[in-house]
Amino acid sequence: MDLFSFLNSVNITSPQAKEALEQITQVKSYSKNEIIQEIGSRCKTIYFVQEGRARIFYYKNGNDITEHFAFRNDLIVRAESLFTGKPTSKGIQAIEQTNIVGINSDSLFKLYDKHHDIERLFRLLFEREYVNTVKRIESLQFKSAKERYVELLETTNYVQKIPLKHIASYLGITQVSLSRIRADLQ
Amino acid sequence: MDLFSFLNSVNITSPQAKEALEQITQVKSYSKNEIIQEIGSRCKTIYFVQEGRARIFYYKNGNDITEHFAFRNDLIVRAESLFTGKPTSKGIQAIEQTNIVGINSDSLFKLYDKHHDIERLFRLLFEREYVNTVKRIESLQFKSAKERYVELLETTNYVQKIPLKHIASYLGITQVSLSRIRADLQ
DNA sequence: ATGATTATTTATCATTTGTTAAAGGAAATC
DNA sequence: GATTTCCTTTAACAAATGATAAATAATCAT
Repeated sequence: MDLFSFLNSVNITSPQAKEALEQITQVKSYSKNEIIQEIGSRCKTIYFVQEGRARIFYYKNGNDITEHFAFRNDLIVRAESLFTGKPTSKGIQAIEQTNIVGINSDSLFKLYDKHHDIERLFRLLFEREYVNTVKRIESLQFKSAKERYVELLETTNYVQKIPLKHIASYLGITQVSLSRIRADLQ
Repeated sequence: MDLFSFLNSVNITSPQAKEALEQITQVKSYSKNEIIQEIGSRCKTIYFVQEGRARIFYYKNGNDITEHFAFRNDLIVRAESLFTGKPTSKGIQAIEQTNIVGINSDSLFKLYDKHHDIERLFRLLFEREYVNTVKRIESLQFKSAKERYVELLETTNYVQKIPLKHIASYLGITQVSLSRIRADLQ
């Protein structure tokens, strides 16, 4: 389910809450490869991708690793920072020209006190993210690289045009390995 | 931080809320290897381990795979069912004699409407679980089996006495492989 | 369009992990 | 405490993936 269908289906935010939410919301455009959030920063913004593609990434032994992809209508946050207040060694980058909605988290968390329905809305949103993360573990824990790649292709329509190296590191393998797997699948 | 320090540090539940929570809470004892929640069931209970060790597990190609460990003071739920209402192919099992607190989730979710502070408490608890899950992905995605094993030993005091096969599958490797890694580490 | 840069494939060899089987240890049951 | 069952280690070989390098292919900037 995409974000907007979800918002409609939960349908719990009052007009006042919607108004308050809008006031802490910003839409921004990022060009291809532009950094949305720097590595080492604290996550103080909750993003929703309107159009385009973005990723969470970090460096391990000098290698650029994609931890997460976000496509149209996806939520994207660096949870390990947002929910702890600590800085994170991960960043967010636009993969291509991307329009993104940003909500300031400090302001949002303050709204939680006034608007129970906003707290509930975001609780439900993050519960969905949590479930997605659990499913990702299932995949990484005992599926082969080939299985993981096929699964990604099947569950995601947005993988086209994403550089192979990003897909490879997302799957936990090298790009050479992924290239081999693709050749194998022909 | 363990559960009880956390509960004290957030300190947001009113006496009425605590009273209401207690009424939907049950303490149970399970013997070694006893099934706490059957594979295929829906997750309708949120558990906290008081004493002992438990695990979430499932079968893949006939192999018993441990997806998650829970020790003293840990929360344990099958998120992919609790937050979707769907049945899950995972179960929960006591690894040894274990005392566990269970909270009925249907009742809990109803309490959310009456007691904002209960909803908040559990939102915060599950946010912490979500963060743990994200960290687990980092580990599975690009660390070697040996790194993952050393990390597990370093971050967890409760791994002793857990059968090697459970630890191995948790790390995403075979028990033979883990045995090799242990020999290597001597 | 052209040249420069970046992305992808292919090949070779090294390393890690899986598979199977067997043996040795530890623990539970009677 | 003997026996059975379960757990852990070791060994030998197979398969998957990593590392490095080189060759194509695609894209970008001027």
